[in-house]
Amino acid sequence: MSTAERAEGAAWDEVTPDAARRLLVAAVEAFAERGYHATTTRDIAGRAGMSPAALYIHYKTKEELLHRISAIGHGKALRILESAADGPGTASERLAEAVRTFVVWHAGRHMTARVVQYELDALGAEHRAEIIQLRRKCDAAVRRILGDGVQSGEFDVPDVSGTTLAVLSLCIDVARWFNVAGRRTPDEVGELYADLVLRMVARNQQ
Amino acid sequence: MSTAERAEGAAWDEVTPDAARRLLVAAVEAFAERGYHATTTRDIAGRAGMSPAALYIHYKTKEELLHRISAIGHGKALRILESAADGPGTASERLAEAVRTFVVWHAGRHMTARVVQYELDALGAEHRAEIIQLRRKCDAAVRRILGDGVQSGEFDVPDVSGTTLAVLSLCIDVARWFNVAGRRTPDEVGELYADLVLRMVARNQQ
DNA sequence: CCTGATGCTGAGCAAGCGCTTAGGGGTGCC
DNA sequence: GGCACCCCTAAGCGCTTGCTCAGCATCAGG
Repeated sequence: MSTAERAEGAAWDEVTPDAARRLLVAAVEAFAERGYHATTTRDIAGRAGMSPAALYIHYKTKEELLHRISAIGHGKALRILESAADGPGTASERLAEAVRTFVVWHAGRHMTARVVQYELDALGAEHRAEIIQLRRKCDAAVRRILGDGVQSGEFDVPDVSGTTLAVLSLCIDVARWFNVAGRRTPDEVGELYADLVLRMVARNQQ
Repeated sequence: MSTAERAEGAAWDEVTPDAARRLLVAAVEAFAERGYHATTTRDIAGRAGMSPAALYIHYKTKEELLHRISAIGHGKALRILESAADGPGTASERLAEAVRTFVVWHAGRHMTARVVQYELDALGAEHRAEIIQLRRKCDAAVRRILGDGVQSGEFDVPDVSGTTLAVLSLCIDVARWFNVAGRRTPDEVGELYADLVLRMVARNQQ
């Protein structure tokens, strides 16, 4: 079991039974490395130490595997953003917390995040529609913080919805470039990004 | 011919002969919509109005098509960033120009940009290494502007390389979310992003 | 010892993949 | 007209894909 597998696999203990979880963890790894369409069901089963047929005992199709990963992953991402948005503190504090924890998740669980954020198009129509609902809620959480900050006078944001888009986009893209072998830890990237985002919305003092 | 095809196809007139260009434009469209691995050579040829075999008269493999797209696209992106970085004006003006034009390209040519930025892993090892060299030069161009601004005292950037990464990441991710049917034009997104980036690096006046 | 449920495998099917090859048909030059 | 040249197609090859299915091992309850 690789380091990445150990670090990211621990998060899936809500998936039972054990064989189903092992398959799901293997799928996350494979989808993240090669992409959904370039991954074969034989590859997933092989990584989980099973025969190709074993996959179909626990999941109806390869697409159902992706959907399960995407739904659980988006659920976690949404919980991170909402608990920051609806938590205590000033708008600045809540925005910094939201960006920090969201970025730490995208960097620390960058395999999961890569699948969650970049393989949406591979989902079937109904599953995709369901996931897009979750995305809208993520957007709403960030927008709420920005709106609060504008109202309280902490922030100067001429275009709230555009800036919401930019903040989320900035955080999400961490999953694409983050490299475990790189110089930065997830916490360091989180700190850097929280600072950059606060600067983006801060009232201009000059 | 779709609107997108007309808008983006016009940029490939350096590719000759005509049949090779039509195939390449069709490939850009297909790769952008479905991804490299989910696109079949039959689909590309079909979009170009040719039989599946016609593709192999102009390109050795499907991967060579991707490489041609990626190389030309990265070349354009690099030229955009370098002409802003090495152009006239203060660091602030050059940074704003770089972000504005880079973002306008990613939004206006978002199909091309999506392939260029998100299908790197589908390239063969040598081709990928060649493209990564171009990426490093993009990174260097932005870093140069930030470095100049810090030296001249225009900018306050504690982590130049981290901020370089963030600025490029922000711009690149436009290709993922930009929607032609959306409310914003490429120019509007470019203006918004140039403003946000200037705020990120501006000296703190409080 | 039998029975039924559960979890898995070996073998393989139909379909679709990237790519090849033999040959046809138009165009320009002599 | 004759010929070479360039594009392109129809057909299909060898292989891999997602997925299926009959059957085997294990174990609990009687």
